[in-house]
Amino acid sequence: MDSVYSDIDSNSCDFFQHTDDEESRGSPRSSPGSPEPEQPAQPQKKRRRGRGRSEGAVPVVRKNRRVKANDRERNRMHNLNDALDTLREILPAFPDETKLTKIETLRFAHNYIWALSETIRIADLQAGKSDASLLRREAPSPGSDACSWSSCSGSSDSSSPSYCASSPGSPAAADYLPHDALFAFRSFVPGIY
DNA sequence: TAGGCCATCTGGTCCT
DNA sequence: AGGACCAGATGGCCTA
Repeated sequence: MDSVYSDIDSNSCDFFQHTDDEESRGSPRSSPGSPEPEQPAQPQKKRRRGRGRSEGAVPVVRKNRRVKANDRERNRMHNLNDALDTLREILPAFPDETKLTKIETLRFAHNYIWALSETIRIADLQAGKSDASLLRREAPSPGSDACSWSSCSGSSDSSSPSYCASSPGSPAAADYLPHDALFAFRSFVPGIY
């Protein structure tokens, strides 16, 4: 009655040991595309996971297909986690900081991008101001400053990234000075919810 | 011990 | 037909 797949993953890597700090970086996870070698399942713990819905007689063909699908799905999720880890690596990190969870990583990245964008925008505005007289003389177009920013976002005001205004984690633009925006990321981490 | 996070299994749906 | 993607379910680990 237990699922026929009960111990399919009993030979998967020891992610349980690494869930917190090295779930993918240092884990001996199998390379994508290559199924884990048929090493004897760790006898210490029952690794059964999943619903185990399948019961009774399952056609061998169907079972094989399911096993292959499970393997692909596992690899897919591993790739997803690898991408998440890559994202974690490029985000500002602090020593002794516990690893960000998945949702925290995504939200932090969101805020990080937003703050960088704000930094660029404000810097462009300031540069535009200082060159205003020059620009006016040489380029009569009033919107010529920071044109690169506005063109890429499709909107020229500070709320152009819609996720800025709508995101509960994004601070108000007025709270930021260009030079301390990066340091303000730190405060995003606890407040990313 | 409860709750959060996570990995995995599974079946459904869509796409090639 | 088979693979990719998705969401729900399940159970293990960890921490407050």
